[in-house]
Amino acid sequence: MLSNSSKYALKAVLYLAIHTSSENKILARDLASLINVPPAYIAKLLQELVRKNLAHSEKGPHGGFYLDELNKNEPVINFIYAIDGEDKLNSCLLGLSHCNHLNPCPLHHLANPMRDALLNNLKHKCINDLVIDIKNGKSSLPL
Amino acid sequence: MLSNSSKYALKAVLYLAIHTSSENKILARDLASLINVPPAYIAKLLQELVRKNLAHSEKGPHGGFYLDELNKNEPVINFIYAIDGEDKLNSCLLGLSHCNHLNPCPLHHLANPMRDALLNNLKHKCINDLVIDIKNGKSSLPL
DNA sequence: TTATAAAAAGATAAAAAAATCTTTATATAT
DNA sequence: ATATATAAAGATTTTTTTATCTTTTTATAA
Ligand code: FES
Ligand code: FES
Repeated sequence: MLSNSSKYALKAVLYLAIHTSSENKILARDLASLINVPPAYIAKLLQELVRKNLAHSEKGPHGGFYLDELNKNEPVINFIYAIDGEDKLNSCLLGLSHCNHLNPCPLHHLANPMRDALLNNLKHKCINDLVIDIKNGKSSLPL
Repeated sequence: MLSNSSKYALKAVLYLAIHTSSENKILARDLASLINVPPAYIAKLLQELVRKNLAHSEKGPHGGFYLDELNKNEPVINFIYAIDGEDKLNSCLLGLSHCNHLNPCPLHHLANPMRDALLNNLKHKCINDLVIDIKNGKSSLPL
């Protein structure tokens, strides 16, 4: 469903949303050990997010990664799309070139309503919405 | 969501369900070209299904692969589990070791209802149910 | 029997995804 | 200016998934 890369990226982003701001950055290697992801790997993923304006970074002493308020209000799906591409979640389960109700594969009716509902949630929930749940104890960030 | 292997296997199984029986088998290589999957690859996948009693085969002249009535009434999910394993569809989206409502990750509430609904469909629909849709023109098997 | 047709099993190769290592660029502080 | 800390970029390695090739087993038929 989600690649390893997306999982790592989301864990990192949630951590950043809770613990960082432009005045309070975190080093890739520190974040890595806190969320239990290989340091070089998370650095790469964050660089990709920064390139796509979904996170921020600063080089040099006292540099590091952080999210600004805009980033925290990005829909969750944008982070997934940034890392996995749009096709991963939208393509036909059986490999039909175009997934739509005009030419549905045998699994379409079975699966598409749920996928649509899921995509809808991912489009309408932003990182901050997830953070609120975490802060309320309704969910917890994987180590 | 589904691996390439599962996609191929499901395409093959649906084809077998429509066109084969113990009296009317098909060669791996013929099936392969009909559903557009590499011949050696589909052979491997079918062998796995046969080993797990989800399909049948016979060696030698006039041999080949086919589904019996029991196979055709097998829930769709069993074919996916046979090829991808159970974890692929059941594990936590963010990599928590156990996905459940007692210790939910930040995506759990967002995604789990849809996953449960999907799994439920896959558990309650059998191959024959999908075949009925195909025969009624409600869906079509990817080439 | 012998030849042949087919799946089964096992070994190998190619491609993609995951992970790491090395070098470069940039900002800060001394 | 210089040294240092850090992200960025790029190259490389490892692992997993996808795909193919080769050999063995089994069934059929002449
Ligand atoms: S056409 Fe296959 S999932 Fe939509
Ligand atoms: S705990 Fe993460 S999806 Fe259920």
